Amino acid sequence: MAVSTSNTVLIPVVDTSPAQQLGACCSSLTEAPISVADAEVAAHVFKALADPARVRLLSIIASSGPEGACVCDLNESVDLSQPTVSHHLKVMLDAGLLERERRASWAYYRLRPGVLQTLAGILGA
Amino acid sequence: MAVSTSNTVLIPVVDTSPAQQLGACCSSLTEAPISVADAEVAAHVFKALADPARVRLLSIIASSGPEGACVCDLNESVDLSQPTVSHHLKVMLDAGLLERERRASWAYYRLRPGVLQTLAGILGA
DNA sequence: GATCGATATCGACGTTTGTCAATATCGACA
DNA sequence: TGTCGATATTGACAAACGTCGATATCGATC
Repeated sequence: MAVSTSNTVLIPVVDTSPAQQLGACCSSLTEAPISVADAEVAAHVFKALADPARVRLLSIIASSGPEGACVCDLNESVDLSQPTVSHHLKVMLDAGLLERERRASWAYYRLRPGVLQTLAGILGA
Repeated sequence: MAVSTSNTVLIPVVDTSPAQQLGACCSSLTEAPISVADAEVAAHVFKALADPARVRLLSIIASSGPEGACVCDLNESVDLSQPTVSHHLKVMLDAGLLERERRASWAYYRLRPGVLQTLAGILGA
């Protein structure tokens, strides 16, 4: 939870999301057997991609560049209720795949820089 | 199902596994919004990686090179019952991540050539 | 402060998943 | 052919997941 003092919002500096740990885990799945702990981290990130709606949402967000995509648009891009879309976004946010930014009353989600490259590297490409 | 005649085993030429369809789907998640159908295919493959035991099994198999890894060894590499290991291998086999080969009484699993590269390409690395 | 629109959370539900014990299958070899 | 070891399948169960309606929160603006 973010700590708020006066008009400033403090966000924890350390990111303990799976995708963050991913960078420090294994170099590649194919090079040597991954440890049990690292497998858990990697699986957590893959799990965030293991749903059609999330893959599509991620693709739409990624395609909208560094500006990010507005949730108001995302809600209309997939045939799901607003709470469900919000849930899927949270799953990917918690996994470290996405970043969130509030602009006025709207929420914008964008791809976390470098995360897909890290993931691709672990696949041993 | 494979068709057996005399001592030869015929394996269907067309592979309809998700990982096979993956090659013909999108070029990259980040380039343009993926279609609903393609998202389903991609999610199916990611789902096969969305479990710690499967990630670890895949890594062990991938690390053992083109020879493949014997199930008898895999059973001892993870702390799971033999049926559970068999189940996980089937999930990855059906997803098109793995290939199976029988040698004598043993079964050997190996990485399906190029599948991880295809997956990495879709991530847009 | 009250209202309104946008987004997030909660509670509940049917479905899917991971796991195991028990059992079936399959190949090798006596 | 009968047995044995290796692997796959079945059936069952608890836990996790995707989904939605209802509701809460949060900012902006009146």
